[in-house]
Amino acid sequence: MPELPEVEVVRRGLEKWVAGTSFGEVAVLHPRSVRRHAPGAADFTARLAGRTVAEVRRRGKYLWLTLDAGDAAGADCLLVHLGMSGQMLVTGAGSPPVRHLHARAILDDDTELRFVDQRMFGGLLVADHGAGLPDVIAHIARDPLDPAFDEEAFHAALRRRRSTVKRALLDQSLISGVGNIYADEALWRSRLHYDRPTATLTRPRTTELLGHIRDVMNAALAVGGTSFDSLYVNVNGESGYFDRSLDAYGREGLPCRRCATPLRRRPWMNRSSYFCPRCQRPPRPARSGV
DNA sequence: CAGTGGCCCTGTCTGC
DNA sequence: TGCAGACAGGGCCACT
Repeated sequence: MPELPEVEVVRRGLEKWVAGTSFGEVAVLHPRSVRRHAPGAADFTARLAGRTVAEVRRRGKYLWLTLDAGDAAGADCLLVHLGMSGQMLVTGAGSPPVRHLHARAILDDDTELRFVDQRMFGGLLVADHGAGLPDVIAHIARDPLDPAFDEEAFHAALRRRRSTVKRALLDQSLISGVGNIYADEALWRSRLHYDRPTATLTRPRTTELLGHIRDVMNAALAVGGTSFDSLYVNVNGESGYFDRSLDAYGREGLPCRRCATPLRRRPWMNRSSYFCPRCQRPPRPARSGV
């Protein structure tokens, strides 16, 4: 469940512990973790060995380690997506192996960078990058904490869409970094039902919604992200505390913190939507012929 | 082209 | 006790 705040916590950890170090031996222990690296695992390890990490960047739920120029091969990077349960862990070299350890790299002889992923939705690849963004994620929109996020364009896209608001929030080509948890939290704060048609949102409503998305993400970031179990942790293996502050997600049957009405859970797109039936009224069904 | 739904993956929990 | 099924769900891709 790492969404933007959790990925940002990991990015900061990597920036602190990994930036400036150099890759020694790299090993892929499970080929599925590098499935998006088209040339294969051997090419993946070969392209990292000996390289030095320059910066650690993020867009939405993706993060990447930019690599020094090396030869004249052009700019490239190690691109990471944590999926549902992926972890980037920094340990001492030679630490005992753990379950679901799928890739590891020695850094500067004394440190080990690990990719651990129970559910295997996450993955690693070496990607070329042009204008500040890896080519393979060119379709990922800027995220709401990006100063260059274009609110006007986002609103215009919502108005154009014939879709519903939660679907749109989860569409990473429209706005990135929002997943099921923060979508439900921001919709609850905005008193918006998840099935509200995007075309009905006014400019002030969009502004308000974006404000709530940023607020809830910043609040989560301040306490190290949201963890329900040991699946999401920072690079040192520690959990965040935002789960204690959630107002909607996972609170089926518990009283709404605004109006005390029990919250509901609805199956939605192979996952769940949590909402207050009183504060977040469903949209009126569209009338035909009007 | 925009929008939608299926699928990948494993561990945990619940109900029969 | 054991097994089946639900659930967690981001992103890609095929299909309408």
